[in-house]
Amino acid sequence: MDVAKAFGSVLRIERKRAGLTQEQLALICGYQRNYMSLLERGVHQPTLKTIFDLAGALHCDPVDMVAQVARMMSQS
Amino acid sequence: MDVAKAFGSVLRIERKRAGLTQEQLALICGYQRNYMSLLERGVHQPTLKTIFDLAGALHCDPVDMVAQVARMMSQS
DNA sequence: TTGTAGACTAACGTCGACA
DNA sequence: CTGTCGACGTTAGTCTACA
Repeated sequence: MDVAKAFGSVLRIERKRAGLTQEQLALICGYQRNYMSLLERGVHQPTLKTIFDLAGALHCDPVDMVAQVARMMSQS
Repeated sequence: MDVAKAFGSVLRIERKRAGLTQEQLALICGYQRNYMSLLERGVHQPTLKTIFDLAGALHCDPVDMVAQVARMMSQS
């Protein structure tokens, strides 16, 4: 499994868990709504700073998000 | 503390722990030696894929590296 | 051995618009 | 609400070379 696609899946899961739309999440963490779509579909690779920003907006641990990505990649 | 600088410190620590030079690390993970220098000094921001590549080359857990970054940022 | 420099290509991330 | 498109500025990452 690709790193970007794994992160996209994790991001989507965490966003839904937070009960937010892409637009709301984008507003909170100061990114474009468009870009949230690109990330969730694994089109773009996030930088480390982006990961921390997103996790902060989602009130979840960036370390845990990366752990989910690692788990997802070791599976398929 | 800046995200990039925190990651740079962690990278340097883990590289020394592995007993590698910047050049050796660069060779293993397929990046430029020059770029290792930029990362360690916090000049450049790594992408998620880069983090996994570096961790793989250093035989350490990418999740643990991010955890160290998070710890480092919460301190100063 | 590492830092730095410049010039370059590829990718990140913005912005407005439309299905 | 989300995907997509195009155009754009900024930064990630390459490559060569020198202190």
